[in-house]
Amino acid sequence: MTETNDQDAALRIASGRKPFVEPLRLGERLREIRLANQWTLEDVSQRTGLARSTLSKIENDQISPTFTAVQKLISGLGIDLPQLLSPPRQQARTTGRRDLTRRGHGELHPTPTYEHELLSCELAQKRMIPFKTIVRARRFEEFSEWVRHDGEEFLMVLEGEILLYTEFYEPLQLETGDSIYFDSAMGHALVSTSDEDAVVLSVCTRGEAA
Amino acid sequence: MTETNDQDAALRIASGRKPFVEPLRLGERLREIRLANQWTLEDVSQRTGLARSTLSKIENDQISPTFTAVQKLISGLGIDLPQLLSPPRQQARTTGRRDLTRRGHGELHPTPTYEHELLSCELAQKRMIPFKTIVRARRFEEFSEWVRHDGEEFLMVLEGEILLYTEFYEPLQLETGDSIYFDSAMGHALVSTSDEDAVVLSVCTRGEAA
DNA sequence: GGCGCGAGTTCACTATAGGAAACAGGTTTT
DNA sequence: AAAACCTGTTTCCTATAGTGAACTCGCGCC
Repeated sequence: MTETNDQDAALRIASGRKPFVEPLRLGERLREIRLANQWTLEDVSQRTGLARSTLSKIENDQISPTFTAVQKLISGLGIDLPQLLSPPRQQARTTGRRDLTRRGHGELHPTPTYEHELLSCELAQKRMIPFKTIVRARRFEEFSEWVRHDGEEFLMVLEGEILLYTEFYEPLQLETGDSIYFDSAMGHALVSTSDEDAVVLSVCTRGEAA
Repeated sequence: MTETNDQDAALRIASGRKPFVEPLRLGERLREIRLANQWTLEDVSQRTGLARSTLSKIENDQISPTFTAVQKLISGLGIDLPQLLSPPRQQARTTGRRDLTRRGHGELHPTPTYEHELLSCELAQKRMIPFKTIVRARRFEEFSEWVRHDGEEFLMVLEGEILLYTEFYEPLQLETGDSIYFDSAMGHALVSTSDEDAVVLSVCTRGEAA
């Protein structure tokens, strides 16, 4: 079948590249996805436009699909490429961590303008940072400068009303239950506009591999 | 064929899965990389083991490379697949996007057990998926199988009370205001235990580049 | 100018991927 | 229990990806 010829290997090694042509059990993975969704080959055929036979061969590693075929797969199955390729390692993680925070039992971090309550701070390695904030600030002038940090932020108003100032937009009035998603590298700041100090829930993404 | 479990479906929809048949200028991208490194076709041929002619045709979109060919490319050039596919390089950062969702104006995705309301679904490329859920389920048996998906999930109870079933732990009672963070690859399922259906806010991480 | 040389492209051929249909178990129908 | 059906595999055949050789163009050189 697909035999990597010796010369290729030699060249690759000589050029100081990793000698591995990672096995990349694509067929295996495809079958996994298919069965997980309880699809038959025919179902997948309908979705992707590839012949039943072709799919069978791909699953059994009898052929190496064309890139266009791979595209049909990912668009037809509604998955993305990393998802199609990554499963083996994802499986290795089998993590089952969890971190409970009872109401009012987060870690408090008061500042002049905000009163933060960090949630789920037991967990060390996580990709999101959730926290509840009581917005003490009442006027934009109370902020010495824009709040900004890498990544993205999601925010929902739990109680009261706020005014969201952002660097590139007009101030936005948010009522209880409203939510917003924004790039947090853009300067931002919150002030309460309700009688009581507003409470908001925020979730920020964590630093990434650029 | 059974539809995928609820949250997966929600995630897929949220991930901007349009019928778009991404043109995916792979050839263009390859040439870009090659020239950036000042490699000739011959150089790349040596590194990858693919014929000069083949590389030429790939760069000019005259053929659609086999998946094995793509593997030779990525291993030979020492790049990874996402890198090869994400030509418009996310380098265009410092963005200032935002996406407001007024209370009750999210995108509804009802299922037998959950009633999802996707928030901030205007934004296409984002790293978190926030949604509000009314938990209709009352008994664990209403779920045909565990809900699970890659990544991590943060969840806060906004109204009512729920019981959180997870694959590796005892069921956990959560009251209004309680929150939890967990690996969502671990099977999980929610049921309401209050008189009224409970409402929870969830934020999931998105698939990442391996 | 002719000549050599190294870049990319094109040609002609072989290897292989993709598709239609036939085949081989199973399961359900009658 | 045969018939009708599904599902996945296998068999051809055609379309196309991959290859080495031939070709083309540009550039420097004496």
